Amino acid sequence: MDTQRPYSNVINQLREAGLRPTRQRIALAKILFEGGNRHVTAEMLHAEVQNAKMRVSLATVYNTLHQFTAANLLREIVVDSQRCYFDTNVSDHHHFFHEKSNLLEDIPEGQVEISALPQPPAGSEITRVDVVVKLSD
Amino acid sequence: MDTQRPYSNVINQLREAGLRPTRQRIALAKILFEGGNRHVTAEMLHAEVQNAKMRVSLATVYNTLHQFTAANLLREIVVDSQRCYFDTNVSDHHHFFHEKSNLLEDIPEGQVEISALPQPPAGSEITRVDVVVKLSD
DNA sequence: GTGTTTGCAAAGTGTTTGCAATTTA
DNA sequence: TAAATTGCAAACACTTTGCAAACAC
Repeated sequence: MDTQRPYSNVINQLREAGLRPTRQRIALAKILFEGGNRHVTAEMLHAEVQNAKMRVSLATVYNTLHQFTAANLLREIVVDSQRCYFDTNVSDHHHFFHEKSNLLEDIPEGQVEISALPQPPAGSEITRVDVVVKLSD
Repeated sequence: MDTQRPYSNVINQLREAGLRPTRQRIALAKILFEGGNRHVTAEMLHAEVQNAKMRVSLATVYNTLHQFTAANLLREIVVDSQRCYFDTNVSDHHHFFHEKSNLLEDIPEGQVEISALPQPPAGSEITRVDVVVKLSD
């Protein structure tokens, strides 16, 4: 099924990103990158490591999420002005947001098409275009 | 120039929305609705009333912003996972977000066109589509 | 060994809440 | 006067920070 990563070596992935493969980073990276596309908050990820019987402090989860984001292993998504979501899919794509359950979901590639974009105001440059399709459930 | 509201009567606006025109609500509504399209956070609005030498507590600013939103006088916009923005333009439109200055700006009507939208996942319904064009300045 | 990373607990944001005092109608 | 609204201060949720101990190389 998943032929992209016959045996995903999280340690090399971290090394290539210039991050020391510490016990904590390895644990988090495994959860994040060995299970397909994921959308997590710090609290969610922290709960997951705990469940896996590994001890990583919440502060380290926060730090690690930001380091991974800086290293382009994760992308930060803003949908809720109360918590931060991180997406393991760093390619260009958009999102569904389930407003009741606070769950974020990728919109399959190519299903959103933008046929017109505005000129950015003078002196500005477009960094990214984010589309969030909010869902009533 | 602005012929839409020869003399904008904030008091009636509030009454029509089913909100008692209290001193505080009137002060906030004047700031919000008598100056064209505005994008504010609670803190920004609170600072503005203070500057106008009117006393409105921050808690009341928060309450009022939510009441106005519930009454469809404002719309809440999520662009920053740290603060809430409220837009006095409640019609369908999209936004520029200046990432350096944390400023939100309307994209003029019709300048964003979405030519394809995904099917919502089974059991869900699309509530709204938000497009945020992030700017590097 | 040396510099990096971690965990803790404390501090920091932005926001909400409980409740007595005040205001509106 | 009855019901709605306000302001305060305390509580909250989420996130960041300072620093000593632990770890990676």
